[in-house]
Amino acid sequence: MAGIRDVARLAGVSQATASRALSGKGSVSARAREAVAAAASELGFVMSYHASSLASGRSHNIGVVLPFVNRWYFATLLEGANSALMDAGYDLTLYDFQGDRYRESVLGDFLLRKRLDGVLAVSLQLNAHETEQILAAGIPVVGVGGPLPGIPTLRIDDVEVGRRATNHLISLGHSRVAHLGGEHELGRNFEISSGRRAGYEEAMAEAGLPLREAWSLISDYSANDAYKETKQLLADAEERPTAIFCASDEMAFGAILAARDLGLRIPEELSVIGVDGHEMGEILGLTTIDQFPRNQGTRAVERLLALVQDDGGAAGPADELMETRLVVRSSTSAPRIPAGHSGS
Amino acid sequence: MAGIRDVARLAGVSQATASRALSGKGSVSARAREAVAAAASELGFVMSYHASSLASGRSHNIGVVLPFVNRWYFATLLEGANSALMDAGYDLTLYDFQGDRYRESVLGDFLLRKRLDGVLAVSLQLNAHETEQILAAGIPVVGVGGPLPGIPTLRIDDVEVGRRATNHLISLGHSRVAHLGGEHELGRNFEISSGRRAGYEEAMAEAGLPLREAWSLISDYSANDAYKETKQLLADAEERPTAIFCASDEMAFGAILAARDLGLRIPEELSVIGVDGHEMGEILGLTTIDQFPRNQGTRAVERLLALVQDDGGAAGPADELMETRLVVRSSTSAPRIPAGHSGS
DNA sequence: GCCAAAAATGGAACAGCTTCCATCCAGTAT
DNA sequence: ATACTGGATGGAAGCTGTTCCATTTTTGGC
Repeated sequence: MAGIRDVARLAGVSQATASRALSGKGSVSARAREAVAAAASELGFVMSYHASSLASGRSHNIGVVLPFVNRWYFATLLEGANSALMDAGYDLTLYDFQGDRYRESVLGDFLLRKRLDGVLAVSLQLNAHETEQILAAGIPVVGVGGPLPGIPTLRIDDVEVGRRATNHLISLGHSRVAHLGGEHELGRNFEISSGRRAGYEEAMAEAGLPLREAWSLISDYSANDAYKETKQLLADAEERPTAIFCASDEMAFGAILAARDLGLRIPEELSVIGVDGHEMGEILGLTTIDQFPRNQGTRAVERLLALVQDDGGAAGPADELMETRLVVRSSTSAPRIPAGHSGS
Repeated sequence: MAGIRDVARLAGVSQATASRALSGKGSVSARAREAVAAAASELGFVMSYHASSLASGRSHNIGVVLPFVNRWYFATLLEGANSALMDAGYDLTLYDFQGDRYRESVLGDFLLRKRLDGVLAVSLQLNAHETEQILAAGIPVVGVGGPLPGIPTLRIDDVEVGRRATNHLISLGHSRVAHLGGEHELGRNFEISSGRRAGYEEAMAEAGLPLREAWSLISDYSANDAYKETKQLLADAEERPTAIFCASDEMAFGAILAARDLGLRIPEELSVIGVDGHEMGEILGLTTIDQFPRNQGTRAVERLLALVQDDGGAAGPADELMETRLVVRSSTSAPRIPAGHSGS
């Protein structure tokens, strides 16, 4: 295996110059640069990543920490982050908590091995100790879906999302609106679930509409669980809501399928709105609030790389709000309870 | 930052002994081991990953290469791989081709930077040059969904899967069976698509059933594309098949939704079978051939780590077949064309 | 107790690149 | 011409562990 020494020798320059020529840092004459490039390609030289990292202190490697890689939102955000990192020539080291299964080992062991230039923490709720631990490692961190105290964070306004979704339903004439939200459990993406729920409750209150205990459901964000919850919710025709706001598109899929299986027509007998912007929403006609997760991933990487490269310089806003957009499709409409059903 | 030298000094041993004590390799007395451990924890010592990798040549880092992170099969397999790697104390570096967008940079640049102990290549079709390039890098590779020439591979018997799915439909009494498969494009997971299609064709031929050009569809494996294809397929009532075998569950979802939107009842008017084992299949009642992707991920890592740790020792079978299972739900039944429709 | 074998230990040579610092040199201002 | 400036270059000291090899200490069998 050819080393940079060999390249330098073949190019007739010093090792120092060869290093500068290859990295592009420092000043090198055009002649030397070309000689080095020629020598490197002739020898098939590939720089040792480890040696380079050890000497320079930079690894060109970013860690991405997320709770699930197998949910649409996270996978799509990851894709965006991957793009941005590839384009910048960085490697992406993936840490998938898988719920909470690897939470401890990631936070306790993996992240601290000082091999990363930065960390992207997605939907991560850290306690004080964990935050301290990470910050103590001294590497830049950017969060998505926080806020994480002391860490610059990218997020959408979840309360606003909840309001907007709910208001969409209310403005169509619905008064019996249910909400299917995510888990409350702390340590998870608590803020997100509770934010959307708060927006729902605010919108209902503002419109003077009643909140019913039975219309406020909790699921694990999966379509299957949402299906079960929705089926229960809709079982009693008398107590049935005319619309349901789901905190994610995958949950909305479950809700739609549950309604169909009960023989309810959408949107005539039940309007459904989700959050995310899942592609499959197109073929289900799902009205949703698109949050452009891919975009969140690339933007988060931009922010993070700025921190990494500016070496702790100015950070931009501590809390950056990302755009969302209401996409109206055919799963929402004014309530049109068919004849034969009794209203409220 | 404390280095191993500091630890050694505090523990009153040589650097060499400290290293052995910390890594567990080589023989160290219990006394020394404890002294080193105590010193390390007192100093809050964290080993430098880069220095360690440079000196030892091992990075405890595995690269996972896949064409999409945002499709259920790949995300689930990745989750399995992640588990196995976490448990073994390895990092996972993710390379997502995103179709073919990053194919070249991954294969040409990223993989060759000799920073990985091994590579897991999922659904990767390599040409001769690429294979050579990767093998030349000298790091162990295990493939999933090959076969990749010269590389140990884990896969399911796609031809058999195609036959089994098709025979399930035939045995229910269907004779008008369509197939919705994946792309043919080379460089992609060509073998998989063509294997399942071959199985379909074989089964049809064995049963003496006709293959129709119009019943052999191609999509990009996504639900949305499958939806469109299926809608076209089913448009003409006269030429309509009574059953459709989809090469993935996500495609099957699209097919089911398309059929529903056309007012066709499932399974009475159209039976649908998929491949994968997607959880959402439960609420759609999808009959499928489960291929346990999570399990494929963990098994592939096992194989790879064996190669990595045995340092090129015995490899196990070059081509390992993974298990699949037919899961019958409510999307398939005997054809029961309702009155008013004309048969064949 | 004695000797061979095994275990434990330390010194020092790496692993392969980056970068500080001093030096050299060509171009420019005076 | 002379002094000055800044680019280009090379020498060598890191960066931080790992591991070979030789040496010393233990251990176990008789």
